Amino acid sequence: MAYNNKNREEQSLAHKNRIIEAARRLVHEKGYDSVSVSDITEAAGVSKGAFYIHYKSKEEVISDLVNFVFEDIKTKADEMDPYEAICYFLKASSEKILRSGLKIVQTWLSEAVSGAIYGKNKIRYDVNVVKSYLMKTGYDDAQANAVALKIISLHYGALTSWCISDGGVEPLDILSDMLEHNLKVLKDRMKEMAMSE
Amino acid sequence: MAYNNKNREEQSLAHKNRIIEAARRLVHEKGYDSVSVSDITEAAGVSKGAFYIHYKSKEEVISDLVNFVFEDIKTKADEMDPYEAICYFLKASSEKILRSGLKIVQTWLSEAVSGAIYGKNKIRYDVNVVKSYLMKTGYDDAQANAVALKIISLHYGALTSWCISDGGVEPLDILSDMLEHNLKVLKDRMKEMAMSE
Amino acid sequence: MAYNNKNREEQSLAHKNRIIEAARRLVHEKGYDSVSVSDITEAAGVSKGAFYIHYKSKEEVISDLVNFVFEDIKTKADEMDPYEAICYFLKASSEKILRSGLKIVQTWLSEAVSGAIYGKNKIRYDVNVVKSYLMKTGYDDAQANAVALKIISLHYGALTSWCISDGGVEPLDILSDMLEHNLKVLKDRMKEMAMSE
Amino acid sequence: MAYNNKNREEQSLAHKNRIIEAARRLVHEKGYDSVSVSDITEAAGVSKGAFYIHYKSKEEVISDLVNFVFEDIKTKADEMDPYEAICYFLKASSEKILRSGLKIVQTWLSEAVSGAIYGKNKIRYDVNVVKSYLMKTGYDDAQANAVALKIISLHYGALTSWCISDGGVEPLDILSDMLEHNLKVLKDRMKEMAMSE
DNA sequence: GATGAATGAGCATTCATTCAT
DNA sequence: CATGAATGAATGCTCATTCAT
Repeated sequence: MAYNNKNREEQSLAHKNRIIEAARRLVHEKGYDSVSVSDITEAAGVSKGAFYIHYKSKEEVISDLVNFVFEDIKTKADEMDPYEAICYFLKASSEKILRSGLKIVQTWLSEAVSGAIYGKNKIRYDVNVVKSYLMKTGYDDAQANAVALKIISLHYGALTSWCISDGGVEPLDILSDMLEHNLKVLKDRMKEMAMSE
Repeated sequence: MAYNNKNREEQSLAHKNRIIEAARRLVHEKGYDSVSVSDITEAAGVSKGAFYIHYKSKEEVISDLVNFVFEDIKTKADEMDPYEAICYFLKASSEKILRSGLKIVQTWLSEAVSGAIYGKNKIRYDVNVVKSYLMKTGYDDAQANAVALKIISLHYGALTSWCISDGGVEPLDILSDMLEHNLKVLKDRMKEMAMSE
Repeated sequence: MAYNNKNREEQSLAHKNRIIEAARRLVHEKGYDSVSVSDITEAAGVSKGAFYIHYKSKEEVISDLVNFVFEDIKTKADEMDPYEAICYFLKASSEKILRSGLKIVQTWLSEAVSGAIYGKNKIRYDVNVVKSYLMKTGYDDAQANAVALKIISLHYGALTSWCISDGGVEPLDILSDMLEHNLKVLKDRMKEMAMSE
Repeated sequence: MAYNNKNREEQSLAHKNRIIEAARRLVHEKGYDSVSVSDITEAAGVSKGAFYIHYKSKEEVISDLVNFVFEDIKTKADEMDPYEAICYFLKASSEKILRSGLKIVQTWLSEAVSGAIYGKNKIRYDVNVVKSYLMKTGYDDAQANAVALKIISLHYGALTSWCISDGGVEPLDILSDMLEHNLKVLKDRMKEMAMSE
């Protein structure tokens, strides 16, 4: 019985993976708006109905797509000390983003910038992650929130710059400039804050 | 007959202006994808057929839109020396954009980031403007293009940071930090380039 | 030119008529819920898009269907004296309803009963028509409204009875019983009111 | 083994009851068409497959629904003499319906009027109940059917009148007028029929 | 008996573009 | 040049029913 359930779950998961993999590839190739649910289900080799078993809407698949890309970074960062954690979180995120393909990042940043539901949640999540590291160093809630928001904003700004340049510029070049600048700001502020305590 | 022709031409031009003005307003309010040709023609008070007399497609109206909105800034910048021109162009553009309000900027950046048609054209336009100033200082085409793309990318990154923080952070604070940083980079590179010539 | 416009208008009207005629027939045969927009446009021999030129939604076509059935009754009733007008309005409406087919009446009554947008408006219209006749006989606004609402309610009740019986009973048999009863009530009240003046 | 079977049977019955109770509530709240099999099984806390073990189709659950809701009224009425039984059945049904509140009555009448599956079954049920009482007084099948259909039609007409007036008129006022009228007709016909025998 | 993932035809509606007038 | 009715493929999404487990 347990065995049977496992098979069923495995098959279901396989379908879900085929859907998200097809979505990833298609969004990567054409961008979110130009990919229809039919495109995805055809590419995944499942029925249209199956899509809506695994995802409530077309929008939701993007959300999963991003979790899929960023999910394990926080886990690793959690084991580091706060400053390292923030650096790692920003750099590892950036690297993952760079590896996951321009079109997906565009789609996702576009949502973040426009304040669309998913983007908003992702940013809130990111801010909370950084905030949690900052609070370990003694910031109070309001301070940590303000600093985290600034760090994340700058970080997304850097991603945008890379996104905008659309392949015409070496991504890591712009990105490292920007990150270096951001992290220096962070480091200074952290020291400053630490001293004033 | 000549009289009639003049009336015809005037009316035709009036139609074209009404179309692009309506397109500008609607795209800024709702984003390119959410604006239909019907929306534009209804707002402009012309027939759908008239739209296709003046523009071959919905996409084509966008190229015109960018010129229509930012051309006066370029005209002023054109009279300055290259470095001044770039600074003025970036600052005046930013101000024009910021004056439109957060909602519109979000819509518009979202498009720029996603590589959607309107955003793409705006960036191409911006890069070309900056590139033209750089080439006045002796850069060759490829160099000018690369530097211009970097400047514009950083500039859009700053806008994104402001956008992302969504009121939780003083907008001009982030923006000026970022612009200062960007422009210093530009200034250094310009000097550097000037020296190596 | 006027000639050409006429031709265009005629053609457009012909399409609209083909659509409503197809809708009438199909709703008559299968009921509103079982008829899709595709069914209608296929039967009418027009494109799906054409449907939405003439009607904002599937619901709207039902509204037109009923206007189509009842439109000219009020015009005739307006030329009669109040009591005659009410009798004529109720009887002529009933007769038109009987002639227009059970399924359509079912669909339409169903809307009236459920308080759906269209039904409510139709009832409000009916009440106002009867009220206007009653006010000619000296009722004040509140009285006329209450009496009109009662008359129309009873009238719709009679229609429902016919509808419910679903062809298993001679429609005019039930209807005339009911109407007789309703009109006696009305006649008495009118006399009563006339006396108390 | 017998024990296990009992448990199985009990669970099966419990499932069936949970399904029909959920169906009753949902259909009364939203109407048959707006309730999906998923809605029912979710509300009942059973699987979709379980639904199709107990009912061959979504339509089939409706027949059961009518019995489920009104069967206790019929049981009581069965012990009365025919005329009393009919009066009691109509009044008790009306009261049960009116107690559910205007919104539900609208939904439910709307279905009855439109000939939708639930309404159709309810009317068929009502007609058969009244018919069975009439046949006790000596009507033959065809006569009883015709009279029962008329009684039920008038009865539903009264409900509709109340529904239509939507609070602008005292509900029980219209209702009692109508019921009195209907029942007088019935009483007369019954006497008439009784005499001619 | 029970499960719930899977199916796929079906739905109402939109929209860029064309073309007869 | 101008009109706007017409097109029809495409969209995101629903849902009664089936069936392998």
